[in-house]
Amino acid sequence: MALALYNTLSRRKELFTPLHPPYVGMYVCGPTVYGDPHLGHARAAVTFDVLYRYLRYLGYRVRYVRNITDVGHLEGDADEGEDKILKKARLEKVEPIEVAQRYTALYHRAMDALNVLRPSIEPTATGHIPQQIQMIERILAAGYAYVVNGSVYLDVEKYRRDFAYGVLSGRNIEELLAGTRELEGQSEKKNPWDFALWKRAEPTHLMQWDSPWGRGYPGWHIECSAMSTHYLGVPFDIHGGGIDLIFPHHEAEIAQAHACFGEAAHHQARFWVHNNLVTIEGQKMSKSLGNFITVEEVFTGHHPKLTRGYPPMALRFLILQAHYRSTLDFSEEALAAAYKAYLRLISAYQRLSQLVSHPYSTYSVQAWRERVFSALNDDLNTAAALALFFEQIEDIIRLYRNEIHLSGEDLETLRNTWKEVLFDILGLRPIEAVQREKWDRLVDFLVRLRRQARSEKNYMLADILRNELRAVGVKLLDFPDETLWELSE
RNA sequence: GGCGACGUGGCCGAGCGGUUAGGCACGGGUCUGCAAAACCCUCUACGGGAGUUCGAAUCUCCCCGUCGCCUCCA
Repeated sequence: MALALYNTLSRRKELFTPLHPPYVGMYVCGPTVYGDPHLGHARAAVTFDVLYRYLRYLGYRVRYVRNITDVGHLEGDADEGEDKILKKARLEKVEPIEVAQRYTALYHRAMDALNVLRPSIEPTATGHIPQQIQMIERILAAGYAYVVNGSVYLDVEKYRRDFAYGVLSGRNIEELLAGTRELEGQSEKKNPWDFALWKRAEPTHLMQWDSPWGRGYPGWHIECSAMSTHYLGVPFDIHGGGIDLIFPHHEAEIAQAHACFGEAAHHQARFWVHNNLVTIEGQKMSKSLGNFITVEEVFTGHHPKLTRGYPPMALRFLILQAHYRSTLDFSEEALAAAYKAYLRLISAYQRLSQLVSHPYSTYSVQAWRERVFSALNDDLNTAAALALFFEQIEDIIRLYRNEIHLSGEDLETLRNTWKEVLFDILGLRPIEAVQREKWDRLVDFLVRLRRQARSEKNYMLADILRNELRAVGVKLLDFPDETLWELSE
């Protein structure tokens, strides 16, 4: 059993092996912190969280770097447009760093709720200006960039003579040229496909730093190249991000790494892994279409497309139910279905603890466990892995009824697999673990009281108890000889 | 226009030449004081056409449709 990952660079699945076992270096493009974290952020974060967790489970020592972009990305065409963080700062009349800090905090809160582990290192672009400048200097020294009026651009034409450009996205310059909407006379670039490594800042620009080329700020792609290689070396093992970043962002990163480190950069990272997007009714989420949904809105239900709020695990489960390279079409119907499925899964897990072992097993748990891991190994097919758990639920019920049996050892394997895969690897969370014991005893008592009332045909009391229990989220399961209960939400 | 992906039963969603994926919903049943839940059963699909093959949702070709990237974006 070995993990195979789809590598965008080669366009096929490849067996994953780290460059320097047991260490693994993984870099994932994090959010630009100028707005509320949305479903897209959640999907990317959960996707790479699962990869991170699984690599660790497999015994690797993972250094996971995920950046916070707090400067630099422009909106609008080519050279023009406005830094999104600056724009937000102006709108809200606060310092740019206040914008970045606030949305970073919101991002953390949302991802924590989704049980997404924090990366090992979470560097910010503004905190790594020297590293970026140093990289630009090396690129200039190597002759792959030029300076114009205090700005530095990567010379793609020059770069192409020594390296292939467009290997990741499968594009060539001619095609790019055909698709470029050139701004006549406005560009100081030699060629439209050149991109900025450093931009000269106007005096009014709120965020600017000293550099060998004057006051300015870093280009749109350099931060990721600088920070990833700074912390992980060149090349490193895995670079991840959303599929929409393949071009131009990741293509530019590869070019920067080659231009800086030469052929030794080997495309900067050996595995390029990309998660697909979240769509709303078949359309990409965007503010202009008015179908933009934030993570918080899912939790609270405060959105026109939602009739109620859903707990974080419902969203996490929904994301896990699709393969990360497929688009995920979001709707309340799908979310509600995922939530129900998740609750059923957790109930089955809780039932596992009630099973008793037998001298021998009547079926193979090991075979099932291997199928679960081969699903995970097959390019992180979490959807297929989860399906196997639902198939196992039927067996758990039969075990509970003593229709089939498991030896102590196999039962242990079964329990461990559930715990390891569902909670450690997929990062799901069982409902409420805190204060559970006292709560259980209290509920047990009330349930027994209701049973007593029912046996005395005191249905009024029985119904009061049932309604009150339901009001606090306790679901009763009446069986002829006993009453079980579980938390509904 | 270029590059790429996709079209699976009411909805979401695996699938990678030959088993029922799975979930949710619906319907039927068991259970129950009535319920709910749970459990059991049912629903067996693959955009259209042609081809390859003993056999195709899975491969090839054509057509139709959808989406993404080519500008910041997870």
